[in-house]
Amino acid sequence: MKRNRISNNVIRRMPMYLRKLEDLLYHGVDRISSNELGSQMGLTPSQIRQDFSCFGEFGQQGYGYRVAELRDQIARILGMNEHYSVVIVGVGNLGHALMENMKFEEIGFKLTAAFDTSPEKIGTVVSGITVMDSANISPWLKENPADIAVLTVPKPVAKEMAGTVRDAGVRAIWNFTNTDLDFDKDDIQVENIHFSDSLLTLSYYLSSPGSKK
Amino acid sequence: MKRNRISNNVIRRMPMYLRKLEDLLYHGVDRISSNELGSQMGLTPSQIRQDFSCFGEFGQQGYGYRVAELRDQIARILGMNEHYSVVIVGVGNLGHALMENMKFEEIGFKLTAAFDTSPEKIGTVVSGITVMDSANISPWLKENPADIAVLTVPKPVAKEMAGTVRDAGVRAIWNFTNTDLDFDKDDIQVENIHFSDSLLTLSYYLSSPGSKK
DNA sequence: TAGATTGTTAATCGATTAACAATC
DNA sequence: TAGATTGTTAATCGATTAACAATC
Repeated sequence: MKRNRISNNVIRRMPMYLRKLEDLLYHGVDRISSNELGSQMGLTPSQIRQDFSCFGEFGQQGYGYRVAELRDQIARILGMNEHYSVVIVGVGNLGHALMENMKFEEIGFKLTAAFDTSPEKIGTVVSGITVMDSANISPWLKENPADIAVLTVPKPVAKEMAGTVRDAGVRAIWNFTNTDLDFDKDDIQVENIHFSDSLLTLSYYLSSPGSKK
Repeated sequence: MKRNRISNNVIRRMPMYLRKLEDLLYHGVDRISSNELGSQMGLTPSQIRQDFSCFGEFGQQGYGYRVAELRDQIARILGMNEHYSVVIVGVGNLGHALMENMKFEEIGFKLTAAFDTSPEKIGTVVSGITVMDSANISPWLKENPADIAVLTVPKPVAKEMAGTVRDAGVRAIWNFTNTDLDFDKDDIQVENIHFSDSLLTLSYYLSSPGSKK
């Protein structure tokens, strides 16, 4: 096992492997070779073996990988056994949709609270969680430490809210605000979902014929 | 100007530049050097100049880049002047949220229709669009060709729906279904928003101290 | 055992960074 | 003009692919 720094590219492939392995498991496949996995995922077998070998030795020479075991290893690597607690900050359309659709439990997270500023939202129950007043977010987080804040507030208040949750001890922000939060990485981890970046990338490939990904 | 194939890495930085330039414009900045832009975005000036030079010569030696002009060039490169038409397929929580929050017009797209299978949704008006029955999607698309389909249907019907819109001539799918649609790139462009991949990536960095991005 | 397939080292390829001549 | 900063070529660095000995 190499104990070098693992590149972001490798990390971002891990959830893809996980998804694929769960799919295989669902279809009753219990062993697979890097060759077969590669051809199903559009990756080279070399890359797959390199990727896994960053974290350990999960296969068996002459046999391949046991799907269930590999799945469990990857789940562990991704921190799914930590059961991180998640709070939603901003229960607008998107925050609401995430609360109802995103099966946090299924991928190993605990949704513990939701906050909004709007009087119409405060006190309502969404997906079993009673929405609290954003004004109380700091004291609440001090009492109930959370690992991850899902930031689904309007853009103008994004940076301010991000600062608030960081100061209250939140360790990571899942950022949907279409703004770059430039925090120090030592301070807090930020993962962005920039919808418009994604749509514009699609638009580029659409407008540049012959430039398929 | 180099006319090589432009790498995906470069393409994905373009929307980031766009966002930054609009921010600068908003703050009244009208010229900027690659040096300053780099330090504000956390990129090297070299990379920025390399990136832009893939598409043309947008700067001025000894002066830098005119923000407004550069913004317009990037917008054009990304296809924002094409005014691609977008249809929503699946008006659940997420589709609904996208219809209401995503300012398609602002980034150069036209939202033209929305489809759902649920009788409670069909006929309702969301963001000025009357939701139609998914059963009629093929004939409708034949009459009203669309460039992009936003796929926000439940996972079990994702592949089927994707096939339907492709067969009806849609050229690109913005895929929110948490499933990989494995179409030939010549056939149709697919851009994925995999929420759980993103959250699990965040989770990885959280659980591996010292592994900041 | 023989065949298959891993884990890992070496080779290649591509992307980022550095350097600098061109020029505004 | 002198200083600044681009666009581009060359150098470096990192990621992917290929090859192969180890071994199940």
